[in-house]
Amino acid sequence: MSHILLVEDDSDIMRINRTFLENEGYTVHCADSVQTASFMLEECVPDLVLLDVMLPDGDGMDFCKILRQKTQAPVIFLTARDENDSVVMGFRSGGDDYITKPYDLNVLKARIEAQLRRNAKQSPQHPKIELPELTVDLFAGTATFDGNEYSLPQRELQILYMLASQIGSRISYHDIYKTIYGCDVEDSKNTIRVNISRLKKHLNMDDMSTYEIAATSDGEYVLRRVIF
Amino acid sequence: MSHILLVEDDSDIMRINRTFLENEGYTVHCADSVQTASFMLEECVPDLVLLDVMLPDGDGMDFCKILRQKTQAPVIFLTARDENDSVVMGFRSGGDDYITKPYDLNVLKARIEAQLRRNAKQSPQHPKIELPELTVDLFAGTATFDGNEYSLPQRELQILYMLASQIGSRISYHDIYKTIYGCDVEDSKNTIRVNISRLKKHLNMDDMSTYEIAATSDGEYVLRRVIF
DNA sequence: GAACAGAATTACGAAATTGTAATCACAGGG
DNA sequence: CCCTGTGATTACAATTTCGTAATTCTGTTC
Repeated sequence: MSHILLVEDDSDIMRINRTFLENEGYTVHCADSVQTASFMLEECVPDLVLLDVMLPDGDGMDFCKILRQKTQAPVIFLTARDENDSVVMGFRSGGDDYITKPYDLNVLKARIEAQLRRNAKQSPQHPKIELPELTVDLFAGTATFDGNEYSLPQRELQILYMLASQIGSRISYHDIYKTIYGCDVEDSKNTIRVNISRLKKHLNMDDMSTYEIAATSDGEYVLRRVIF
Repeated sequence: MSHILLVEDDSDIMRINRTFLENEGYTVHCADSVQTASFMLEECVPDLVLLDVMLPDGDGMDFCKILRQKTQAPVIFLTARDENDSVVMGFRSGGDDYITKPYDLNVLKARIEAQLRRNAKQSPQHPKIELPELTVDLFAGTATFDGNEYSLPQRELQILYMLASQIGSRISYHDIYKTIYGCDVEDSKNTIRVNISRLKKHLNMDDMSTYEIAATSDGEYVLRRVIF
């Protein structure tokens, strides 16, 4: 499932790691120098990088900085040194974990899994407005209203989003138009009015709904919670 | 410009405040009891509420709780009492500020302005992804890419948003399809492929762009920063 | 009640969107 | 050099979107 980029110049260690990780079900890409690793980045897209600190043509930490320009994939440093400043520098250059040789393969496995899990967790949660009986999801282009979900066209969604994000306060035609279209124009009233009308219909808004869109006398709209 | 709801049973104080505030350019709605204030809420939509704590038919704090169900408009309590627990209770019931009588009208003005300013500040800032040379704005339905702004249709925007929010990691056809359509289906590949193709064209993506959308051999896509 | 004004809704048609299917491009293997 | 499979692009058509304009609705004034 996951792709691991292994950067290691000791061929024995590389072979052992590679075999072990492939048996665990990972796809392993190997590189024995900074240069080949950089090259491989163009080809494979790793989910995680195992990176030896000492490499024949440069420092693993430098490579780590290059890597960070391309991906957020977690980096685990592998090293013989166990000095503190090396650890600190590793983390500072963007590393996520640090394992000192010699290490137990099951420890390696556990740390890899931990990093991958962590990365999977901060998965996509779209921005949403959530009010009681009313939610607006800009990513999905949907709104739930009084228990039902509706897929709304862009203009209506934008208006609902504006109203919902400032529930209870008045928003003028001009503000709405300006926010949506970037500029203002003579006949903004009609356009907004029509779209709000469409919005109400789409949401099946009526006297029984928990919210209403009220118009004030001087060209402003308000989304209000109706309380019986 | 702004509408202020003034709830005060002392007719002298009400008149003085009303006149002063109207001279300052506010639209003032008055109520002398909890009941009329509740009723006025249905009619006017205040941007700010000035609320006497002691009212003939109830406690201003109770009204404050009702109010909060309808609007986030700031509430400033007006009171003769200056005991601490009254202040605490006022804030607890949702009040934003507290002025003890007698007060200077210019102090009142300053506090009103402060509250309105505060409310205006937390104004709508849409969720965006911002990377160097690439931004995605779900609200506006637009993306900027290498300096140009493009208005994208929903499907393409959704895909770009997913890719951009996980730049550098592989996302499968299935994941994209499932996230966008909610369910998975047999022929998800083609649909996603076509939309990604359209997306590239819309963004004028070519070899010279700072990002590329690369496809892996096993049905996955990656958004990558191209480094020369 | 007539007349009117402004708001709300509906009608309409041009343009955009988008899933499906057809076509093109291209690499690997015979 | 021809197949063949796969990915990328293009073609197409049904549907949706959406601004404008027409119409209806509603409340107010005379």
